[in-house]
Amino acid sequence: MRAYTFLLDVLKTAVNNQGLDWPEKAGIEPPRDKSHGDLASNAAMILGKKAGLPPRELAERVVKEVMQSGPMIARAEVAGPGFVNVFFSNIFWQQTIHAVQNQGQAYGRSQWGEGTKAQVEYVSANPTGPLHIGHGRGAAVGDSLARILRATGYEVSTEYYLNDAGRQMNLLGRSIWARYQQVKGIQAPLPEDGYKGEYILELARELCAEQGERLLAADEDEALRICRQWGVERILAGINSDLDMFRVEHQVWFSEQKLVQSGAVDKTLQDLQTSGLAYEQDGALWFASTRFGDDKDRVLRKSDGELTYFASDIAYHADKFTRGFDLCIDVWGADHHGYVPRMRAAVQALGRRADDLQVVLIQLVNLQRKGEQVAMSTRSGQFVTLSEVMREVGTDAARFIFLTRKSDSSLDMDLDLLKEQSMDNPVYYVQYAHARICSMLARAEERGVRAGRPTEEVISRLNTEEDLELLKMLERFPDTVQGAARTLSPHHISFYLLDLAGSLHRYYNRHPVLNCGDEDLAQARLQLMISVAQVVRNGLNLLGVSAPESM
RNA sequence: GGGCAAUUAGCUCAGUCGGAUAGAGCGCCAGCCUCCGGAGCUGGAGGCCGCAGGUUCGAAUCCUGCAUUGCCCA
Repeated sequence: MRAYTFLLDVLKTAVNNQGLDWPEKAGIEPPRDKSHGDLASNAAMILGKKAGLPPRELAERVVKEVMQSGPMIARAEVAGPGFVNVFFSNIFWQQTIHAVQNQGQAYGRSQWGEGTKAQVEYVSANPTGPLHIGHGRGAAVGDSLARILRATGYEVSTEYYLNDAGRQMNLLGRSIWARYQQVKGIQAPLPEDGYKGEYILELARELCAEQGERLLAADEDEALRICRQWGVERILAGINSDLDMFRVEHQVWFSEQKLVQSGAVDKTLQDLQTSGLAYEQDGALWFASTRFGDDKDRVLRKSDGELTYFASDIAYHADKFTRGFDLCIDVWGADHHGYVPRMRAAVQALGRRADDLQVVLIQLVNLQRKGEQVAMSTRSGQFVTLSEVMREVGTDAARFIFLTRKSDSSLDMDLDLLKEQSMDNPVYYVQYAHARICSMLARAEERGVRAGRPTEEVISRLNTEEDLELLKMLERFPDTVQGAARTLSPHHISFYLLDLAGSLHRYYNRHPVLNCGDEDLAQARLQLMISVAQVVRNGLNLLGVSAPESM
């Protein structure tokens, strides 16, 4: 049983026996200072006034009850202004071995989000160019979030929203058409806002090789149509293969074009007008987003009749909710943050709570080489693609580094450091912990040492300070996963794993396992190692990072 | 001009329902291989948690103002 829930039961009972109710605001937390116990509660301080007792006096009474709760709790004491500090017994922590090994891959999972249908929409890059490094960060975060939410009981669907209807597509077609003509020796200027990247030229060359002179003979509209369609297909194929290499899979690809063609956008606009949330003014159609806390009302259809992105985005989210999702999580680039209030307004206009949409913002990745900034800009064509980075540093290193920061703070990523496989590269530190244990297990096998069942007698040998440190850390894993789910923060898992790996390396240097000179003790420590390896695997799996047995 | 976010050790960053003496990695200094993987470990120095007020038993955390930086919008 987990420490938190166990203690909560004990404390609730103790408080009730004083004729008081457990206060909702009361906390049970691990104190920063280990000498203050494994868990501490401030309940007595909160209840003091109501009970008409000094907090310390009340705490004394609670402590007396806690002390009599059985063998799992070693002792409890009053401290400071009225904290109740609780120390669990070694027996309690040793049970963690059973929990980890009985549950195996499922250790850390919970039913916390059970009954909630969630959708994670991420990457959703326009098919106008290859994925760059920023998309990679969004991909890592979105994919990891989906894994974490599944692990906490949510029913999760992942989705890529394909902006294949807008003027960007036409621009792509025109850019390729211009390059195509240039390849054929015809003076054709690039469109003013056109895509200038090298990849456009390459696409044009390939198209030439495939089509020869044929496009020059066709009329221009037809040529543009072919360029556009062909370009989108080729770029999408590239995006798909990049995501594949990055170990990211979207269950659903949702086409904006099909959404528009189905009439869903028009219907959404009509619905908004019917309910009085959209109105005509100055020849345009406006959404009254100010009614839901946005700064100003927003245009849905311009006076020239063209629909805005916002209009199809509302229809898209209406479609999401129609499909039965209780919670929609959108992973966006942070440069779209100004878009959040109006989207949340739209969600409310659709009759949902604003919180049914959660937007996770992904800040910039600053690529560096040898400490120097690498310039990135899609328009100028100077940018580093995701596939280049993956080839350089590997998928594991890239994913892990993306998940070692809060997603909404910018990230400096030095490719040269990541390649060095040095200690600056934290993924190796964690993977090494796993490989180290696997190597130890292989050695044990060679020596004919078999890891048996972890009986009570065996695990009762785990009593050193470092044993308990590892056991406590293993016990914390399910809470860590749940916390990551609650705050939509995969980086909590990364930091946990770095902590756990640190404790393992420390343990390894201090306590021989196979060479400890005591068969029973060796068996106990082997069980601990097996459990640590299991949790490292489970944690890395939530990040989509591999756990190699040797490196 | 308005809005959103950020500001924590020399550097890069954790710290999300307010808790006790604020943490990690890198870098720097000093150590640890007869031994299961040294891609490791141990110890040390290093802080006005941007500044100033406020809320309370208690603030890096919540509120207000200011400063600086980044982004978005007109």
